[in-house]
Amino acid sequence: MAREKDIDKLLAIYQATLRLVLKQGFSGLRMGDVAKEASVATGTLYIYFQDKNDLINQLYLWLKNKTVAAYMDGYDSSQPFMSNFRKLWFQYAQVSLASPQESAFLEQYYRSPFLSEEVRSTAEHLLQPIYDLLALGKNEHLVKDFPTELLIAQLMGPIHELVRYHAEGKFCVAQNILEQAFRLAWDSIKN
Amino acid sequence: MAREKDIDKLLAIYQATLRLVLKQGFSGLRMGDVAKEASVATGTLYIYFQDKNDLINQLYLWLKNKTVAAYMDGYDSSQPFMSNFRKLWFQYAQVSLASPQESAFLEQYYRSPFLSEEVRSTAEHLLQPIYDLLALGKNEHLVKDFPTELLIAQLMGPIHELVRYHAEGKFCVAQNILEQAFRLAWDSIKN
Amino acid sequence: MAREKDIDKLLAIYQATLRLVLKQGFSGLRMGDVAKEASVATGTLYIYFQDKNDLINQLYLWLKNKTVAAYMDGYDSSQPFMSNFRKLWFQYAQVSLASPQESAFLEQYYRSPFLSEEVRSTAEHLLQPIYDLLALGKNEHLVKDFPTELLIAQLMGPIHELVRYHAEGKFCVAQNILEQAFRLAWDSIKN
Amino acid sequence: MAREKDIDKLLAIYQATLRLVLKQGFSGLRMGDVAKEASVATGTLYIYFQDKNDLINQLYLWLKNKTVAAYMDGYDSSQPFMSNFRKLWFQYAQVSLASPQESAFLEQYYRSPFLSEEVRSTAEHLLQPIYDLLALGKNEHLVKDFPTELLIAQLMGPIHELVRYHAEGKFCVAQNILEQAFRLAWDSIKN
DNA sequence: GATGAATGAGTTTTCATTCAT
DNA sequence: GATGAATGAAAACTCATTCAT
Repeated sequence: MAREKDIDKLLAIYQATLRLVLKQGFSGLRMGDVAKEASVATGTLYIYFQDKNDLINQLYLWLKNKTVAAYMDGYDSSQPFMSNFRKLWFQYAQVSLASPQESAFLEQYYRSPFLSEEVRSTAEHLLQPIYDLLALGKNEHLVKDFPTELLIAQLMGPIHELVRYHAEGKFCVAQNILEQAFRLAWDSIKN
Repeated sequence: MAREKDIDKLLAIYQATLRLVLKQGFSGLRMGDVAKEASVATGTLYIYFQDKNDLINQLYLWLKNKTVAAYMDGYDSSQPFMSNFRKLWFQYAQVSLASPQESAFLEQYYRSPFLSEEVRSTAEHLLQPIYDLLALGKNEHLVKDFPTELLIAQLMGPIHELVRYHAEGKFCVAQNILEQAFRLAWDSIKN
Repeated sequence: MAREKDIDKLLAIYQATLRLVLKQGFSGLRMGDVAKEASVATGTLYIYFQDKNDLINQLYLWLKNKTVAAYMDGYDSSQPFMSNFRKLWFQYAQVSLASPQESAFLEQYYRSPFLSEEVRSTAEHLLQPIYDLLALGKNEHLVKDFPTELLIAQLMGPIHELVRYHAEGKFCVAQNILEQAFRLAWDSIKN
Repeated sequence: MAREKDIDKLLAIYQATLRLVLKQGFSGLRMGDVAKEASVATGTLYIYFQDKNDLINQLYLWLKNKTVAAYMDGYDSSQPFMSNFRKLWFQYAQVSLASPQESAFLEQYYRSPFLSEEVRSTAEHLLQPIYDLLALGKNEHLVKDFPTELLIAQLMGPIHELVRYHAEGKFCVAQNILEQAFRLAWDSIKN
């Protein structure tokens, strides 16, 4: 459990952990390495976190909140559907592409056995505005009347896939590609 | 002549490993458990595989080949585009949904640092028929003239996403849902 | 226990073992490696030898006998002391220098915990003619009346030391050096 | 500041290792036994040493330095040749005989494949004063004008041989024997 | 006799966590 | 709070020996 101390140290630990997980995966993550990478002593990690599992869970939440805050930035649910849809789609895509590795971390981690149920459901709640927006679109007959989960899968799946390609260097997703991707997304779900 | 290296034993090891990875993830995988699950001695694993890493790499290839063989079953590239598109899309989706955990394994593993570059590129080659099909569709002006990678991301992304939801129990993908999903997919990329 | 079979195979095993011990030491000696080096199956080793220990013991005896036979070649205890002393000293030195690694093996092995007491005393008996010769020299007042063991140490020690230097490439022992060494040896013990 | 790396612990490990090697040889040396004998945890060994091999190398150096320091004790190269020769010869012999097993260890180990080239050459340098002394003796025509290596082999060989006999219980080297041995040594190399 | 895959006890080594300083 | 040496349970891996073929 984090006590009151040094916020910089905490951030250093998060960032060190993230870097190492991206490089070596979860199973390759060693507390000793985290400490070295964050320039603290091993013991220090146990001042800020209960154990390794807690560290990973807290890291997930920290990163998820950061990411969600980024793509929800400036979002106003009272605006019209189409405007909000565009805004949210682009912000989600751009934020994801801007730090593809962090996105990869969030995706990969979601399925890891490290994840506590509590953290998982906390993360799930953050998607609520997207559910709400699609419900509105269906109500206004702008969007196909298909199950919301199906529509969300249809919208997020391609973005996740593109982010992966981008991260792997398999396919560079520039702004014009993003415009095409949005066209595909909208053609897909529009009524 | 002594006993020959036993193909059944090899399969038993693959299946045991897969079962354990699906249950406990990579980081929980212990060679001792694999041996026990496969009913062989620990040492035997090291006759068939160099080390734990090699085991995981070979397992990936084995499963990938099995999966690809399953969804390519009966595929005939000389058939017309639309017929082949439907067939491939549905087979891919159905095979993935039929064993969602194995699909998740393949996806997750693709990004894991365990994977050797060699195995990765071998796996990549298996997607070639899909690339070819989309190229054909673009040539015949049935499909939007967008980069093939973008189209593939648009097609596979939602399937992967749905498989995840299905595996997590978040959203059950029944046959009628699959039909809707196909409609979304086709609306998305059609010209 | 060696059965009646293939003498060539037996020799191949001895030589393979010797090569490996010289390269990697006793503790690095693995039965699998011996088998590979001798181009036989692991199981075959256990047809010719009871176990690893037995292999090493038999190898020692084989090599010791070969070496002793070589430097005792043509020795005739009825000849006069001085002639026999020269002959034996030079043959011992030359045989040792001719295969310094085998000599190193014999020396090194003598102290190893692998050695059975039986093999050790068998080897010890082979030095008897040297003891006898020195006793004769003392009787004839040609040699200092010091304990025989002391004299033997004085005679063999420098040869062993030189063989080591020679084997290590630290000091090349040519024929003229050998003549000087003999002079030192004789000046040392003569009355 | 946490506990500092503990010099006493290091010594305890060296001594424990030495005790075990002397008892059971290299091949019988197990890290678990070393830990137990030194009253530390297994893991602790790996704080002080990279691995088993490193432990043995460091042990060699530690013991070699200790031994050399012992027989060089009080040595003053500015004293006359004969006085220094006697002093060094007796100190070398007495130190070697005082702990014949450790001497045997050093000799045996020098030829073992465990030894890194670096450690070997470090050890070699420690003999320099002996080389210098013999060079002086030759210059003053007190010693035969033979190659220094040959003279050294002639001097050290018998001591090593005697130490072995002594250690094996084959021949007890008391003070009067040592006097005789010195006489042999000097008769051997004197001009 | 010959083979080499299979065995599993026995090693080495790792690494999360603790705790003396 | 911070440190990092120490711990020791747990894991990966080895290798002498067996035995089915």
